[in-house]
Amino acid sequence: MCEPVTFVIIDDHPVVLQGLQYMIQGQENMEVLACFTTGGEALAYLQHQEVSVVLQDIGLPDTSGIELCCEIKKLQPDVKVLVLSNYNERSIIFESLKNGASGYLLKNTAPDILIQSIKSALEGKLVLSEEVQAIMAQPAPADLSAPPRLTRREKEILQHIADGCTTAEIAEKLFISPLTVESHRRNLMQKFSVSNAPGLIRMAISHKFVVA
Amino acid sequence: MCEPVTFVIIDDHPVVLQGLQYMIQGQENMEVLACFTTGGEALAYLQHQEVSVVLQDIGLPDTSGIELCCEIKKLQPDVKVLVLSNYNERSIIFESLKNGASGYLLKNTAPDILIQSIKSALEGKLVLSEEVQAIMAQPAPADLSAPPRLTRREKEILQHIADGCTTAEIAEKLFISPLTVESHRRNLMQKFSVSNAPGLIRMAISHKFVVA
DNA sequence: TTTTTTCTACTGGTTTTCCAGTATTTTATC
DNA sequence: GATAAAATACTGGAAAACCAGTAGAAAAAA
Repeated sequence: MCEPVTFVIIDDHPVVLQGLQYMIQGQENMEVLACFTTGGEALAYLQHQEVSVVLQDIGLPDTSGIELCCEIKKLQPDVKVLVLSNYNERSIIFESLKNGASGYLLKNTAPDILIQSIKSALEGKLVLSEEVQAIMAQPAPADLSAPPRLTRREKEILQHIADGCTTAEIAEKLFISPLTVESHRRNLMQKFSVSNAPGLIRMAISHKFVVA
Repeated sequence: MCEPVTFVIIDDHPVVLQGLQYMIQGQENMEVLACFTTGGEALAYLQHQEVSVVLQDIGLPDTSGIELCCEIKKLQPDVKVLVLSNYNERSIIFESLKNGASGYLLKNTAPDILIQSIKSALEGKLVLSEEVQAIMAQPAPADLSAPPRLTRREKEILQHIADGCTTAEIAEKLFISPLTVESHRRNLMQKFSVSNAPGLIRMAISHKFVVA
């Protein structure tokens, strides 16, 4: 008889925690050592306890799940980290994998698929659910172009443009010449590769520089 | 001994389903009759089976959870529908309650609170978790101003403006006079109470007329 | 069918943005 | 202290957007 596969589960939804625990406990040779609702607690635990697999959420209350994943792999390089998340954003999936996750599954994954995925991950495979694969294969325009690096002043002016201010109004608010504002405005459009303000605002929002 | 409180649970995440079932089954005098991952199946079941409480998600694959809630209350007006969701958007919370939900809880709710909430709902109370109450009490600017009613043509033109097209370009694409496009553009700005295109786009995105 | 809404299109004029290029000062960074 | 990056400011001209008001035709709703 071989050693059991040991688990730590991290998710801020107690219901999900309970569901996963129940599901894994029902499997032969698998054992849930501990469950946590915050990344901090989990990290503390993992400092002096080796495990085979970590199942973790992305939307944690304290740490970002992506950073957590990175920290876990630093502590225990051989552990398999499987991200189980509701987020279907491309950028988040990529960041997770970049930081050492062995797989990314959405929370609507069926139990049998989930168990199968865990086994695959233990064999060293990269586990991605079909839906996740589809998302990765279908990049949105904003994903392809890296967000331009904006200076502090540019961000400030961008925000004002989004608020519907004219060049003159912005100049007055910031105590600078309208001509200066125009220069910034022009640089912004160039950086975003657009030719007018509406396009600029759309891009700014899609790149999260301003909130809608 | 009184009759048990009967449950139907609807959630497209099998893990959540399992967790909730386990949690409720552990309570005295509570019984889960059935679980579903789609709204359609659940409605079919509820057509010939009375229950005390429905626990349901909002982000269902087939129906919108909000409509589902409405349908359920039509079938069984006395049933208590508790929405258990990840969405923390004001509009969704309001729509849920408007359509007959007896409560709205976020999925990170602790098990004991959840059980307590179910009991409160059964007593006829409106159950809102603290976080949900906070969201409802703190309206975003876009929530306060009702989204203007746009005509089909206006939406079309709005989309093109967001794409960075000029009036002339839009006119060419839609085979209409640039002057007509300008009229629409002006009406759009008036409807959104903004004075230029950047502001228009920002509002359009915040009101979900165009995607960022 | 009548009424209302939407889509269309115009006049004529003002304001703002957009383009291309340059240049000085200030602030970081090495 | 040297170098680079950012913020400031300008000229001058073209293009586009914005404002206010009007109005006929088509489509939808009553």
